[in-house]
Amino acid sequence: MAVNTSGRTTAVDRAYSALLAEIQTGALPAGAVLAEVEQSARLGISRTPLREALVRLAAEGFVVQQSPRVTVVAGIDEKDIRSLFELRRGLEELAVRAAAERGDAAVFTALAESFSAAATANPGLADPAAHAGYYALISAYDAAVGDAIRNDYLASALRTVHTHLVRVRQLAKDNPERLVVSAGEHALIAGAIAEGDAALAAHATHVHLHNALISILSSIAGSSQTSTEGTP
Amino acid sequence: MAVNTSGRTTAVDRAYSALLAEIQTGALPAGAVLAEVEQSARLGISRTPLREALVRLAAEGFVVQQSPRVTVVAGIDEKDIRSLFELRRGLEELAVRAAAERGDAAVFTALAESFSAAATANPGLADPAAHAGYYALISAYDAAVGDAIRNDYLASALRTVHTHLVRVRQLAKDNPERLVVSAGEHALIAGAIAEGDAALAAHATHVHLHNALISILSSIAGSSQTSTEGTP
DNA sequence: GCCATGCCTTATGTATACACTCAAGCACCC
DNA sequence: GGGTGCTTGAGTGTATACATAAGGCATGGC
Repeated sequence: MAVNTSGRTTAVDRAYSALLAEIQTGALPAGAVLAEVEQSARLGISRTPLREALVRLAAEGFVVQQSPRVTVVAGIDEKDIRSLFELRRGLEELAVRAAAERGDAAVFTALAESFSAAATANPGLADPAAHAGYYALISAYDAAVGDAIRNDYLASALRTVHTHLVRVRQLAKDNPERLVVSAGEHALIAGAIAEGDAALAAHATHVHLHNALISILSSIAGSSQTSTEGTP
Repeated sequence: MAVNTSGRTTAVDRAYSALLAEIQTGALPAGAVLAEVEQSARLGISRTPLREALVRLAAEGFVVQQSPRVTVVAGIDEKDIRSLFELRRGLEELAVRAAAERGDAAVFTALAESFSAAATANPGLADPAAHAGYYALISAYDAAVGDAIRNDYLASALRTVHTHLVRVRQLAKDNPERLVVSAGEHALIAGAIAEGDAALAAHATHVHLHNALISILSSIAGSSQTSTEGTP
């Protein structure tokens, strides 16, 4: 029984990653039935590793038992998104406070500069080709916070939230204007962390998440499943 | 693949529950090696359900991979306890705020009265026989908060924290004076929720958790593994 | 037409056998 | 004595066969 810590990729890991990616992208939509025989054949493995992957996905909330015989992809409606953002806000405010107290100022100074550059570049985030780079920058920010907080329990809880969040982003429509504004918001947060201002970092995070939620919900209300990129 | 939702108890569930209980009580201490062949024989099941139970325990942070071949019970030292309490504080303050806004005042009024009675009874919590009833009251409070918040993601995160907390309590020494004080603290929190005072509920929770952490840490520093009951 | 009961099929739960890999021990060389 | 390489046994990863139970369908009765 090995959660993968070496370079070797097991069938369990491959199945888990494949199913998670399909759930996040919407290829496996909310309510989709995951039957063992069908899924193991589709993924080219036996039922045993498939079952182990499903146990892990269930523990993380991505799949649920509809009945003793039916496992389905967990739902993600507006209420779920609001609930996820409520938890996200609690955890991220806690995390940026901790990062402001314990983090390496130089790392967050550099991140703040990168976010400022992303917010002011021309054409910058108006060009869809720049979005992948921007999401990589957000991932780098999340990783830096995760390192700075020095709290494995909190880091794990954040990872779960962020993994669910990928799915939410897929539901929302691309919105370049929002991306530009969010880059500015991120620059402010990273700057506050760099200066050790925990209160400013937490409040700026609150503002950022509120704006992100509004943007996502209006995008979803405006269209019933146009999924390209999300709006963080 | 079924997380148990019917009355039937599977071998996976039995193994998961048995191992979790042993980890929580310290019967399986931090660092204990969990070898599949040995554990499946000990629990009287085959390796397949044992592996599934271990996947779930790993996802929840109770066991970790020490190497590709060695699964061990996760550690829980002072740093871990501080980290757990930091996350606990973030989540529980979020939860009591939500409960104050969304909960049924009558439920929390009754809980506040029960906590007050526990704090003032004579001999009450000075008598060890009363402790099980008190912990049942705390479980009832936790369940009421979990129902009141109407946020599955947050409820799930709280459940994980509380499951880890059982283990911490086992490490700490019984402290009847602390129990009496904590009953008063709980009465104040439940009362604030009942009155819809989210800020008071959150701050009282912060005070309560700070006192609980101090009590636990001093208990652990005073003795290196006297495990009877904890001190919430 | 609706409801209850029984039977059969299929999906899940589990045991077991086989394949693969890790790590410990031993032998040899410098 | 220390380092390196090889071998072997044991532990994990997976496939498959068997056991069990859930659910759907058909039939009969009211």
